[in-house]
Amino acid sequence: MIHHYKNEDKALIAVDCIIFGFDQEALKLLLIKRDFEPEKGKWSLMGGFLKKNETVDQAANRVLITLTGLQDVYLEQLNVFSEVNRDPVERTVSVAYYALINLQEHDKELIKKYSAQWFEVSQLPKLIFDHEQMVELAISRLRYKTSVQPIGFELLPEKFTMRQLQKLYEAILNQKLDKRNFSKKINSLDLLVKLNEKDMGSSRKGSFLYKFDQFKYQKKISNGFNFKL
Amino acid sequence: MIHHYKNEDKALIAVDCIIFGFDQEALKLLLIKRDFEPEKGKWSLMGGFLKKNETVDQAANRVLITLTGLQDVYLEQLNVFSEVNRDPVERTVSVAYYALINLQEHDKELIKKYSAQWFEVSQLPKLIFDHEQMVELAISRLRYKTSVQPIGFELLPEKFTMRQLQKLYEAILNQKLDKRNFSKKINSLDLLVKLNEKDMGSSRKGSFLYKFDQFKYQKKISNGFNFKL
DNA sequence: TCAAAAGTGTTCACCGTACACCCATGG
DNA sequence: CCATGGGTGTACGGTGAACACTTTTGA
Repeated sequence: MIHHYKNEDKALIAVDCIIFGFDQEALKLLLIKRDFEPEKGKWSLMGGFLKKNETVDQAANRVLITLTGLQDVYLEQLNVFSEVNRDPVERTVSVAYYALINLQEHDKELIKKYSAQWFEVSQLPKLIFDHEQMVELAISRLRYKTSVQPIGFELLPEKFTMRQLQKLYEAILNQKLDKRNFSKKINSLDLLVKLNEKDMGSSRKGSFLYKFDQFKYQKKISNGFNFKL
Repeated sequence: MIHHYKNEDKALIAVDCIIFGFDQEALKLLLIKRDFEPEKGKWSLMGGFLKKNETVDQAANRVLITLTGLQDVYLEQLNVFSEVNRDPVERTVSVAYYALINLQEHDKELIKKYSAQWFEVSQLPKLIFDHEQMVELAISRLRYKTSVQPIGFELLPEKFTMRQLQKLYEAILNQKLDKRNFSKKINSLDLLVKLNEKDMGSSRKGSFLYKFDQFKYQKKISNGFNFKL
């Protein structure tokens, strides 16, 4: 039995997280002000190095918890970025992840600690290294994924109005949708529960709140149902 | 200026290639008989370690050329596999790629050299490590990708009949298609050139050969065209 | 009573799907 | 002349897209 592969090059492995949130109007990203060299003081994705005893999924989760305090967040691997000099200090291969969180729920103290800040995706600052590429890829993947899987709800509070949901999809797809067609479509999927409760914050009349029915969704997919927006 | 990140763990980085081919009837994978420990003699995907001065894309290409002799092959990154003990020898994080090649064109000598062999995807042998997971993922990604991008042609010779194309899609999607609807659909995309030339190999009447028009396709996508099968 | 958002239905064009017969040729 | 695969058209139902008016209620 051999104990190592000889003469092969090793490298540092990092994970970087594109963290999405939604604030009623716009799709946002959580960025940190980098507090170490190189590029100290510049805006960056939250990241970290892979440790000996964890998978990259676990590393991404750890990084996410560190910045937001949130457990069990929707997290999906995007792609590997491995340009030889992408990090000027040392050869580092990075695995990019994107996460969807409820913007209301994260830990404000941690955000301060890391000098993090939310930016609208349409108004991002300049980012270090290849992080802009990662963001671009994350947005296009998010667009695709929300259209074939009901993951948009991860960005909303548990109870939400039809209008909030529509605004969310409009922000993700970056286009206006017709509200009649939208609610018809959503209702036909039969995945929401309409509550006997109204949100009075946005109009005189008030608008009904809905909940996503995770259980119903699971039952449907196990019967061969295909989500398609 | 600092010159390295201290105290971070390094790991070996590998690439593994799922190599697809098509032989008129079935979708196939090219596997090698592993010639070193551990798991020597078992069936495996072709892989290799990332070198200091190359990206993972380049590494995957290098691996592919080594086994097939083919340059400029369709190659797409799938996912990172990073279970801590996936390779019993040493911590190795692997980036899986899938490739589409023309089964007729690869270098038969190299295949022999690496004791490689083509297997129908429906009749694969047991594979080492997590390679079966990689294959499964590759197949589902191939299914998705062929339905939104005309990459199926990468698996066919330059000139092919409508029937070959249909058989290819049937093999990828694992379902029968109606030939009238299929050719109607393909023709409506307006991406093929019908040649004044017939393939006489499969019938008395002979069937017309087609070519994929890469140039037309590029022009169409730059005009906002969306391939959808 | 007015302003502001909520809620709701119909029509039409297009696309996917199902389905069956004639054609050309070599043996 | 016949067996084999090649090639083609039509009818129908369902889905996506366009489009406008009424309702509620707080100020």
